[in-house]
Amino acid sequence: MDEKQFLAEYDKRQYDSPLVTVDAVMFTYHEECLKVLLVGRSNHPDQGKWGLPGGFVDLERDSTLEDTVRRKLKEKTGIEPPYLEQLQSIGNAKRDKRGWSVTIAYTALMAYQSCEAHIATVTDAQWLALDVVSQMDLAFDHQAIIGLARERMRQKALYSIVPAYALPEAFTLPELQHLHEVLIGKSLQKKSFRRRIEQAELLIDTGEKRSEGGRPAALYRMKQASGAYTFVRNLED
Amino acid sequence: MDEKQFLAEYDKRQYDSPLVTVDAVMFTYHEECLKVLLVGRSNHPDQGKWGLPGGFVDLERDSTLEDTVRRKLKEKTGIEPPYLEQLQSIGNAKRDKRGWSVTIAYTALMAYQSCEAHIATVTDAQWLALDVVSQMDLAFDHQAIIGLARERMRQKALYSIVPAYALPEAFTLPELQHLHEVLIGKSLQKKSFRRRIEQAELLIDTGEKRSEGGRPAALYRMKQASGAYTFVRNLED
DNA sequence: TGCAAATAGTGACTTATAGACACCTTGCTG
DNA sequence: CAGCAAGGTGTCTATAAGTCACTATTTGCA
Repeated sequence: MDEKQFLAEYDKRQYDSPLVTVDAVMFTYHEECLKVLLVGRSNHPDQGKWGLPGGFVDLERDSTLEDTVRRKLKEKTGIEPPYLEQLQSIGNAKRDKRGWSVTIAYTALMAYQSCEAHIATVTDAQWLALDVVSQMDLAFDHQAIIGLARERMRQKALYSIVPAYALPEAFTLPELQHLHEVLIGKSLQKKSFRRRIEQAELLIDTGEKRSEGGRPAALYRMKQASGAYTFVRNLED
Repeated sequence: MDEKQFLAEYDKRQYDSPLVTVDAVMFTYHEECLKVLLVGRSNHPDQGKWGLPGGFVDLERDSTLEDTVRRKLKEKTGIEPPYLEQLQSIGNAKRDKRGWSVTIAYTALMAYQSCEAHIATVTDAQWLALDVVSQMDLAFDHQAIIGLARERMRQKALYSIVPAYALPEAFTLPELQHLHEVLIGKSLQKKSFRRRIEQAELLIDTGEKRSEGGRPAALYRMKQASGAYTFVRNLED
């Protein structure tokens, strides 16, 4: 055993470390409402309850926290979500019966359609409407984490077009606006909304249309640029 | 050993957990420049280098992550900072020689004056100007974490008056404006700045003045309200 | 076939907010 | 008491957001 290894072992043993998990609040938009991906817990703490997808870091397979989240989400949905953002970490002595525990929570978005087939094959995961979820008794503090994520998305809806990641690749502006309205909790002015979208220059008109009982709406998709923010007020989110 | 304890032990052993630390980027404003609190590392990984104040969660004494940060900061500065906010968690296999490690990083602000006396007694901690720090070789990924914190504060300076927590309890608007200018990296319009402050209604005129070679400036202090945000655009930060 | 209903998208006025900058105010100093 | 230096304000302009009526394009049905 060389010195490096020795130190690694030595240092590790000095401290009793909290448990470390990641959890993801994965939102989507389907049938005019926001849905969250929940999984049924099959193991001890809070067994039988529904909770957020997530779990322990696999020290061998994962090289970053994001790897862990992506891996866990892929297990449930079959794909990696197009939008993933760290939300907040919650760590205290009480949140897990097993003792001191830290979770690094993420918010993710994806289109309902992109995992519809896969999720049907997974018995322990499903999309649930947010207003149903808020009445449920979830595992750990997952209800509170969903609340945080929801509030974060509300902010995004006000100033960015990040929520578009919860829609299929091609979508219409009325669709996007409605999603924003659901997130914000009030109706928006059509004109203002469109102006914002236009100024952001983050969407491209695909040229195609989709009809819905009236004049057909133009289909847009996101530019594959790095940041998806409406207000580039002075850079960054 | 009852069942609960047994399960606790059982579950804990199933997983090899990453190391968990907290780190704080504590800013202050002194002599017209931003400073960060750094500590000299006396232990193995990166021994001898400067790094952020922080350390391991003490499972006995701390009941939340914030407790850990507050405790660590109090050790170095003698007081708990008036502003503390979670910044971001960083976790990967490479950042610490000892192996997989997660740090929950915080941003904190306090007045230079409130710990001047105490910090003089602590040999391993000191305030360093940010532009000096950016040239240094810091422990772990602390340089990057400071960069994140700095960017976050820049955002705060644009839309809030949170940076005021880096000033003494009573301060003048020109002082606050200059701090914001340093954070943002460009000069601000006096009138616009004051308008924003006024609209926010988060400061109170103490009635006192402070002279500085010209007309004396009014001294303000923060209202002890909950949120310290300028733009209550639609609630929340 | 053509008219009404329904949904998409625009024009143009109003209102709110931020930027610019000249000007006034208040203290200090010689 | 003049004039400098720094604080603080009045007001015009520019830009972005809100409002709402109007136009546009489809479907469905008399």
